[in-house]
Amino acid sequence: MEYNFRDIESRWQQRWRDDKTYRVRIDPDKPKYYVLDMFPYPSGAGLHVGHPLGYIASDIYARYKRQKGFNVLHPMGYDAYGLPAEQYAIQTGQHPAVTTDENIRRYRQQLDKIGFSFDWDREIRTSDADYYKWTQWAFIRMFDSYYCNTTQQARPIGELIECFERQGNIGLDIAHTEEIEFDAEEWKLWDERRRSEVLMNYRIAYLAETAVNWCEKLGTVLANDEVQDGVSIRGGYPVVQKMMKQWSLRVSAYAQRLLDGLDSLDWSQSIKETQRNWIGRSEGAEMVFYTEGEDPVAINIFTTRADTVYGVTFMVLAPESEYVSLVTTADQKDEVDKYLEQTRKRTERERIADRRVSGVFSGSYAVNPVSHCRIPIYISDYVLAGYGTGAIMAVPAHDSRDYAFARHFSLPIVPLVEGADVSEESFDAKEGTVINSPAGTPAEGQLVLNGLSVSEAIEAAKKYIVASGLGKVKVNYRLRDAIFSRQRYWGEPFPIYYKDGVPCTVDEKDLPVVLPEIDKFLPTDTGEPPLGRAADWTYRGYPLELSTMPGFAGSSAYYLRYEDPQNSDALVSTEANGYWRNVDLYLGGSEHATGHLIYCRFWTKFLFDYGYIKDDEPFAKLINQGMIQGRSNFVYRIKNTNTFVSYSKKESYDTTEIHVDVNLVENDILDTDRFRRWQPEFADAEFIVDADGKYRCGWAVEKMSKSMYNVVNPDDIVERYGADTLRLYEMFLGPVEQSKPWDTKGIDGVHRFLKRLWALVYDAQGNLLLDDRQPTEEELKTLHKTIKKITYDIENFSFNTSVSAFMICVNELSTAKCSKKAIIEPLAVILAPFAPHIAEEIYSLCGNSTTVCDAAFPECDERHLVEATVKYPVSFNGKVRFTLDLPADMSVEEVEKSALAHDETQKWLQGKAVRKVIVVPRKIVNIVM
RNA sequence: GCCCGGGUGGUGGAAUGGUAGACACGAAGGACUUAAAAUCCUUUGGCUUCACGGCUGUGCGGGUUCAAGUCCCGCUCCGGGUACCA
Repeated sequence: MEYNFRDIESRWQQRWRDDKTYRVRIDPDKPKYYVLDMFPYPSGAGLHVGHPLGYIASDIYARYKRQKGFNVLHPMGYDAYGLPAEQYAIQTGQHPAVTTDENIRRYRQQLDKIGFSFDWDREIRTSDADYYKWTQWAFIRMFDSYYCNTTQQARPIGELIECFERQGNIGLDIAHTEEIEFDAEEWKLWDERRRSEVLMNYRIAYLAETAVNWCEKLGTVLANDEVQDGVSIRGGYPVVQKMMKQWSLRVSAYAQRLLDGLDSLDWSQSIKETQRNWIGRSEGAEMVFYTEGEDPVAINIFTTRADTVYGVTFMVLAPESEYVSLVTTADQKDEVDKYLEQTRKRTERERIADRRVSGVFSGSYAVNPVSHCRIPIYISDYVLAGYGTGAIMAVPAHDSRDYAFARHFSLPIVPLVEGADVSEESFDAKEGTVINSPAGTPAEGQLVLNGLSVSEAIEAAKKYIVASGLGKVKVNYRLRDAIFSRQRYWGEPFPIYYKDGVPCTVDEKDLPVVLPEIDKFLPTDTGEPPLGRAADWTYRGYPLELSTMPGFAGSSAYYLRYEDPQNSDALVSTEANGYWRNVDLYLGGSEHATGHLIYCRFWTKFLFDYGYIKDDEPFAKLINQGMIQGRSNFVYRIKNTNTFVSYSKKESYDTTEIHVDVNLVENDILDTDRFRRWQPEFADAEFIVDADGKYRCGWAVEKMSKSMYNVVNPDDIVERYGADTLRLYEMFLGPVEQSKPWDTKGIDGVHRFLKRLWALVYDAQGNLLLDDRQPTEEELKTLHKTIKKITYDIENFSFNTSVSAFMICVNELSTAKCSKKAIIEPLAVILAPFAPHIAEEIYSLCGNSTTVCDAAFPECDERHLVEATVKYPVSFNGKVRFTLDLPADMSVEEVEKSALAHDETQKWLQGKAVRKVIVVPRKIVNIVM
């Protein structure tokens, strides 16, 4: 009987739905296991064949764990808020909720066809009010918190207020935005507005002035990639760098914990490294330089190279630095203003793209506090306001950026490392022996560094700076606070209202603050965000916040909500979280390394600090599935004609390479009739073909995208080959973590495998072949070596090699014509995670009435794998010359004796003496001559 | 620039330091068939030989080892991430 995958798959999918096979409940008698996929943003294009790759891998693991006796939580949902639906709404007036709903329906249809073991009763959508209520709730908790650096945790803001009433902020070590100092008396004198402002300096969710790309004409903030050459890409309106009040999350407070936490995570080395770089911890010193003159300005700088203080030949301030106005002299003011105006117009992106040296002299000089040299102060945009103190001491000999600047402005360059040649470029490496620090003795209070290694010198210099009161040792992080406001409609509203301009939180009992309906999805005429159009956007008579939250808001705690999705009293109950805990296995793309995966860890640590959840890391193990690339096909049109020449002959003509839809091509051979029908311009195309009459296309691996005509849709594959074939083939392509091109042509191999398996169950006439006969030792060996391999492979996420192992197994059973239930049934059980439909069918044909999902995954019985003999390769000086069958339990000495006694040995020795014989038991013999 | 990955047949890819190319695709030849599809069998890294066989071969150059695709050093090319972070 033919392998009718359509019938088998639709029948079992129905059965799973009817029986709620994939529903999970808390079961204290079973160990839990939580497998999660990064939930998708439901785009209008639907799923292409690359999307399910990770879902299939995680599904295999989830099903395997279930068969191993775990209670497996394996949910799915949608990251439903997002820009594309809103852009579409602006263009068409179609409400984003409608678009999103449609897209979700399509996603679900596509997912359902692939046979995943998701518990859909737990589905969540970030745009559901029942869900985003808890996003808003978390925001309120963050607003009501500060971060205590001493205990390294979030604490209620109320404690801080009490503290301020007692002692002000003196002596407190709290994460903050600005350095300010006040005592209890001052605090008590301030009015509510001022106190609110001061508290904002400490809240974990806070409102602050932040630099953004502002487009006046469009009335909105733009992302860096929406701006080019100082104008908006859409419309070409001018964009300026502007300080704007934005909500932010104090992620930076958690920098050290986010860094330390990485050590305990089973994530790939590369993604941990990316996060470490992103967090960017650097240890250095902050030091004060004073300007010359009667009223000296104290300029605080940050450096990781305190050892180079004798090589400082100038200073540089960021254009946005508050020191700028303090040090600019009257005669330089015009120059400086011109420069500031120039840089203000440039976006950060442009500053990065355009590395031309630019800058301006402030007119002032400072004094190096260690060497007491007089050095000029410049202003340049190569120094960033947002990092360190926004001011640097420049050491051109040992910093390439300072070097370029010094060269441009002809400033002196003083090398401090022995042998460093700085005539062409700076010597940035932290190695070598220090020279050129002045003579003197430490006893005279002099910093002496000569003769030390650079790393010793850094330590010595830091010690000196602290001891002599010139500055302090400081750790800086590159990680910045996350800007949390968007002037957009399709996102979570903030649970914030403004009472006489003072931001206050909505009462928790009044959550959720539901996204209001508006007439147009555009900013208001007065330039306010779209929510400004809502009819009654107030709370207790006060105006509500008009921004909405960004994309990462809804994805930062979603994994917790799956544990208890219907709970209306809490994000997740203590009971549910106590059982399900954090995610054991998380699958998703590595592109989220510095976004979602940082924010989610931050959010988790925050909730953990308050004891809402039991783990301070969200994802214990992370696997990044590779990207599935497209494999594009090309045809070659002879220029100025409508004649196309086959790939092999294209060199003889002057041709243009044109993308052709891969669905018109099979094994690189073009279906010329369908090609003519594909687009009107090709209707009368002529072809110069190969000798066999076929038109062969060229090909290339590119990103899978519509414009390259290389998108392959999973529905089409399922329709043609079935879901089990799709699942197996996606795994068979290669290692999950690796990126690889999709080429449908290889799919026949795995489809044939399933047909061969099916042929063991039914013969061509439709007779059931399964029987109850005793299996032979050979058959048992085939089965058990497969069990062993599959178990090992699943646990190591090596699914491509599992598929090969299944093929080998079925090939062997086919040769043996084995249709014995004693073999086929356990084979169906271990195949179930990969190809659940056919596995269910075969398992049921073996006489079972329960689902194969609950069939225990069989253990390998090593007794069946014992070999009586071993085929020893015998090599001479490492080159294998012949093989020798010997008893497996033969001693090393006897193996050696047998090898030396063999006829062939004499031939290969060619009269040379045997110097040594290496015998690796059960592996190899190597004779050294 | 820096940080990660990675270079193995025509293609996707296998290989705890122990017979490189498993398993597939494709290709070539054959069987079955009126024919096609489907299925099955054989061959398939390169060079060489009538053949047995031999030589060579995992990006390049060195090294360690009885033995290297695998470990070490230096280079090179490709892919990804990140970037005036002082």
